[in-house]
Amino acid sequence: MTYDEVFKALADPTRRAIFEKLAVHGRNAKQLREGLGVSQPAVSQHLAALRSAGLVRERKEGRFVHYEVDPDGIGFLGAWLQKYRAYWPARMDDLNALLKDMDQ
Amino acid sequence: MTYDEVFKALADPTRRAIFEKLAVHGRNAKQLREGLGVSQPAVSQHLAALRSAGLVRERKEGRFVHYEVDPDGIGFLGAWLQKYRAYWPARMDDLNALLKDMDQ
DNA sequence: GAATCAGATAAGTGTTCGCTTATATATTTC
DNA sequence: GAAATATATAAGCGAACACTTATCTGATTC
Repeated sequence: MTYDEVFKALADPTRRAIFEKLAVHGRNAKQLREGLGVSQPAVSQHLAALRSAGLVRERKEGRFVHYEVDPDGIGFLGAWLQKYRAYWPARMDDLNALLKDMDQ
Repeated sequence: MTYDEVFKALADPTRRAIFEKLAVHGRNAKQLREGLGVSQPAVSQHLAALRSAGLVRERKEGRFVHYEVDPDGIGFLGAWLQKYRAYWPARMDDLNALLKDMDQ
């Protein structure tokens, strides 16, 4: 778990999609593949990257491997972000305005 | 400003170093270069990436360009992280314990 | 206005990345 | 125990990345 690994892992859109799927609820790699549009080995490689970054953890279930979000990873990312808390939009309104602007 | 750009920008250690320097206080590109161990064009290219991601903003000052952290960028990243708030270490103790573990 | 300085852009290069197909390793099922 | 299934690993390939040197643009200084 390093910042390099965490940011690099999240820098790829397919990997973010995998992470976001797992955040809804854990699944095995087979189920995860649905709708991603990449091969089985690609999913396996992405999962290895997310796992190595500490963003995802796995549990063997017989022939399957159940994957789920690892709180340590986002906690780690959160800790990084905390360092720049001084720069967070002061009021939530600012953040909302920012996000709204981007929708256009 | 996209998640792709933001995460990709922060995935590079030199770029993170630049960002972290600017978070202490804004500077121009010349001052920024000190201690980074890369060429002037490299710094310029990194700044362009950070700027395009919305993490850094610039202000022309005659011959110099003053760079500083753009709150929009970290606000944007913060918004992403918020989506996974459910997974944050429940108590701050957990986060502290995690960070302490990593120091070893 | 010529020389200097800050910074950006262009072009080239080795390395890393994300993907693929092919194959290996377990585990389950018949 | 042979066939099938879930996942991991190996090898190879084109695209993207981070860097370099060389050059350009614009502002300042003498």
